[in-house]
Amino acid sequence: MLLSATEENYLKYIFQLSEIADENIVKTNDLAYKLEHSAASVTDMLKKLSDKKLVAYKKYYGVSLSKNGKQIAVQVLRKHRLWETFLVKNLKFTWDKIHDIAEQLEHIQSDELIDRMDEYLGHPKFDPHGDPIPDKKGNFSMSNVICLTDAKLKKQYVLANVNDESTAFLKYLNKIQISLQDKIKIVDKEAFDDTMQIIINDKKQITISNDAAKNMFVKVD
Amino acid sequence: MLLSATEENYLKYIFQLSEIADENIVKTNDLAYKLEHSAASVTDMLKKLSDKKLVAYKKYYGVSLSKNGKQIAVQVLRKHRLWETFLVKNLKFTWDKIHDIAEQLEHIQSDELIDRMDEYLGHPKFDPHGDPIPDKKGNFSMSNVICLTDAKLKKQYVLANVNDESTAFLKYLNKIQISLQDKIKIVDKEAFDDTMQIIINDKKQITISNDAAKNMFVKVD
DNA sequence: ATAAAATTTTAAGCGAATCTAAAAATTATA
DNA sequence: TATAATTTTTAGATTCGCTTAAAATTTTAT
Repeated sequence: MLLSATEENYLKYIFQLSEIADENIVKTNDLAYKLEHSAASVTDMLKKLSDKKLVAYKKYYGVSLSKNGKQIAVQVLRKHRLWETFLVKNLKFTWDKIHDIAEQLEHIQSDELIDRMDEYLGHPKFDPHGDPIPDKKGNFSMSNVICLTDAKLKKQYVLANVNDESTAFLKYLNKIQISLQDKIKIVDKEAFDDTMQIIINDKKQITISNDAAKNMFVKVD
Repeated sequence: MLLSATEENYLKYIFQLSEIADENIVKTNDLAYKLEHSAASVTDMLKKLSDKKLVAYKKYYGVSLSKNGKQIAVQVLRKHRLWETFLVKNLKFTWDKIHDIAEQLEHIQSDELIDRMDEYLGHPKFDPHGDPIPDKKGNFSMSNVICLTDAKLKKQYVLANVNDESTAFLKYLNKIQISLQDKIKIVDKEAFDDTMQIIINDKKQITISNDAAKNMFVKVD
């Protein structure tokens, strides 16, 4: 079944939101916000995707991916993340500039292209933002990553993953000079607003707002 | 001005047809045939492109590119040919499989992407089919290439360029084992149907139909 | 020179993907 | 639990890129 870029995007975002929400049900309004479309458009499209058996959609309740829909969503993510890897590793883009380009490249239709690209890149397991790249069969390498907001004090972590959807945030990370794989230890957390003091690579200490921490994901070192 | 992939395609094909036709005017029907759309659709789109000052369109007469339109067409060709080069040189695609993929990739919107790709490939001057790749400013490296049908008997040529739009033809070239840069000498031409006997690399002699010769372009060795 | 043939345009319409405004259903609150 | 607030759906409209059929124009042939 050949899908439009629009349909692929819907599936991708349903997948991503259902990951976050933890329960599998995604609400119309959340999708509308993510896609920057009206809720009415979303309802329309969900009906179409439902007709194609790509999602299970129940009026006024929400939507979840079918087996087939999920498979497609994961393959779109695979393409997105492989392309991002290529852009950074081979074309020397900085990570704050690749998202929009990968959003376009992920919809190129050719299985052979993406397989060869995967081969060319040496079957990478994670993309430049630290997100796992699903393999051809759709399997992810998962690692025990938690949000920095949920990390414990005084414990040694490494930065494993960052939210890639805000260019402003990625620029901020560049500015304060934190990169993936850097060591992070929380030394203090302000009760009032959850601002935290963290030490990077056992050297510099900096202050991070809760809003920033929400976009950073770490695993134990 | 941001154009749709469809509009970009129209400009690209108008450019290519005007190259062939030699006079700059492209006819509605020729475009319709090339694009595999109805003549009516073409008329519609030509009006739109005319409104945007990308073409000069005169009813019942034909269409030609404006300065701006030509510039865009050439940049689309640049992208197409750089991507084809990448697909063959880096991803090891054979030349008969790249056209459809490059047709998609040529519409990715990012100047930085294509500049970096050009750099990454080492500023190639010709693509895998022998077509010149325009530089960032739109300049082609032209070479004195003529169609094999117009080549003289007994004179030494090399294959400089082939028509890349028919997969069947490219497969045929693979089968008879002719590649770009191979030496070609016409030893005989049948007056009745223009079938020719040619010698490849001073070794094998083969028979080529006029239809095949129409898709092959040579320059003097 | 005129009739026939071919080309091109116009007109009307369709499906996809969006929108806005308003109605309906659900959920939260007093 | 009744009502207010929120969310979601429905209804109707628009734009884009395409179609077919009919009308207009140009080209070709007799």
